[in-house]
Amino acid sequence: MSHVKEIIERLEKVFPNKLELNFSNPFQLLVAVILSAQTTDAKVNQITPKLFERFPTPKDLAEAPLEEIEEYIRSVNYYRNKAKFLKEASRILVEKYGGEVPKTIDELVALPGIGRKSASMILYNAYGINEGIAVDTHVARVSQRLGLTSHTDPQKIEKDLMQITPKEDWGKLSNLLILLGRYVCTAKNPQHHKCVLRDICPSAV
DNA sequence: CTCCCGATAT
DNA sequence: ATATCAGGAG
Repeated sequence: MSHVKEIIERLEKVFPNKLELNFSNPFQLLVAVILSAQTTDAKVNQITPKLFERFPTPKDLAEAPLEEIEEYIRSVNYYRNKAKFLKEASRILVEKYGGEVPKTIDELVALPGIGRKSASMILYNAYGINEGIAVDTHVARVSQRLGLTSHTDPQKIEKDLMQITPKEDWGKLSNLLILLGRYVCTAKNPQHHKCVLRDICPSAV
């Protein structure tokens, strides 16, 4: 009854298996993901070019005054918290990981501003590591509508998805469900007519 | 469960 | 003016 494989195959034909966040190395992805909390990827992409240019390395962010970081990210919400997260996370990257982004969920989650969703997202999209499934608001909603879970708690949803999905597809599944949720299976008016899963979706009319 | 907190669409 | 967007920390 686990038609996840079928779901992935169909989604792969219409969506790319990647984030819409712009980044060119693991550190940039980590920064972008911290900024993307409760914020659209499009908004984050508006400010990251100048941010990455001014602060190319963790060392640059770690040494920057909080106020200067805030200037560069002021147009995203929660910018004060996020500025602190960026500076402190960068400091830890420098002091504990030699300026590299760590490759386990536990190490990533220990960084300020990085929760389980962000950690899974970074691991897969920076390194291709499938250690968890990033469950954001899109993945949660779409999974419920598809009948892949009956839970609302992201942790429980992730557990359900992990059990019905081959481990090598965890990151891919998350990326694809996010795009489906963003463009087709929207929160308010789901576009059933343009959904490639409508014939196997319990929620489609 | 409360706080963080701006831009854009309606 | 108000809804929507869409995580993490304390």
